[in-house]
Amino acid sequence: MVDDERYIADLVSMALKVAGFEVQTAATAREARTAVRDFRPALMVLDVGLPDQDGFELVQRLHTDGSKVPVIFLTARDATEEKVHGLTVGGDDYVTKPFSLEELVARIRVVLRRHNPDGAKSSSRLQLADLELDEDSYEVRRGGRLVELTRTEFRLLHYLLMNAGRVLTRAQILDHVWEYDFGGEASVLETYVSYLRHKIDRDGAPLIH
Amino acid sequence: MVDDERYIADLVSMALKVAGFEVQTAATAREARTAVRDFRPALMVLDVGLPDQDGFELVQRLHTDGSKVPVIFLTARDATEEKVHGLTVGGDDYVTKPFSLEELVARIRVVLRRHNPDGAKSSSRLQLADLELDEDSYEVRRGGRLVELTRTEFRLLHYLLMNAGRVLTRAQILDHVWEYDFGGEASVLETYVSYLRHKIDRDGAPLIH
DNA sequence: GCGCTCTCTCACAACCCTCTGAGGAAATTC
DNA sequence: GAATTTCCTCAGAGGGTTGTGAGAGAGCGC
Repeated sequence: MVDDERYIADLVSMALKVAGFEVQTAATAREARTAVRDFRPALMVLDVGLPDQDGFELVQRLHTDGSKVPVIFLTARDATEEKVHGLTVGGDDYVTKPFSLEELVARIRVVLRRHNPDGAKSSSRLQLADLELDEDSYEVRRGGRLVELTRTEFRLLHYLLMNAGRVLTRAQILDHVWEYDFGGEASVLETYVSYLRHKIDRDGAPLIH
Repeated sequence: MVDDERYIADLVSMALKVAGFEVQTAATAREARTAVRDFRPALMVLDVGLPDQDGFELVQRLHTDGSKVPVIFLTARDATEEKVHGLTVGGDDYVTKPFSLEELVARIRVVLRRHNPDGAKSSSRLQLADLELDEDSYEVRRGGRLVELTRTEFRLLHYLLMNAGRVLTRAQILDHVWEYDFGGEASVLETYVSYLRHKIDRDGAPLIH
């Protein structure tokens, strides 16, 4: 996890550790290069705006070094839109700041699946009782019936399903599902839980408690 | 995949891997020759402008070596237009830079089909509901009725069909369907989706979501 | 050289999504 | 049992995204 902003690096690092990954952080391109050499990561999350070197240059440098580590770039909104163009083909991907951790982790999983052919069989579906969620098609079904969800609703349900049977604090949910710099009213959460209940628990035993 | 431009080599290599091929890259004619000998590829994608040797010479050399690997040449626009012309006779093909990955992969499939008679049975048709797309004749039918598509429309529809049932980001589609150095407005995408909807989803249940 | 087709740009309208804030219900505390 | 806090739902404003059409320019065939 490479970012010169301490806050971001720690945030992502923690989230990834909780998600079961082993993480090493670096604040500069220089550090990143030695870390790639010594730590041999399966994937690198890389802020393009590093103090000492452009993120893209770093990747090129790593390539010429012979390293083939896949990368997920962190970019500012708007900016570098065209520079980023082409990345999704290279097996890499990018996420614009500010992102939600839920989204970042999801992207990481996709890229890792793509790079580990043997792990390709690992299902992209989550299931609980008669509720199914497909991470590829973004389709959600309750008892076979298709349920239309908005983006935020989907992220929220996904996070809840990943933590099925576990009690989560309001802060945990906000921190993972909403963008990390979300400054609005925390009551959005209740609103969206309400939306989900309407759509998911309308017919059938309530799954959201 | 032979190209001295690292970026191009990686780009194509990744796209092909995602498409299910096994890929080896080389940056020079010299490397290419040893790779052909050791790796025994079913097809070679070859940039004609290599640093150490002309691409055509390399192919001749390989032929005299006894190798019969089919080739897809990458050439710059305009340049060597007539030199390349005779190539398609030999069962080979060529693609001008900048190309779209969608197109390159399509050409590769055609050449491979032509060279693997037994694999000829491998269908060149994509189908979804009552929508059919033929990769050989470039014909598209909806409910049996022939639909006239332009080149870009066809590439877009082809990419969507290859990923049927999967949600794609705008960036993914742009990266695959448009030329890799496309720097224009990303809104072309919406325009072309609109065109496709007119032609494909006009009569019949909407397939493009 | 002319006309045609195709690709891309641009602008605008419509819509959907997100968030806010209020109000009522339920639960908890005193 | 009353007061207070917490929880839940709803309606609506605002902003952003999406979808469509018109038109300019490039390329191609005749």
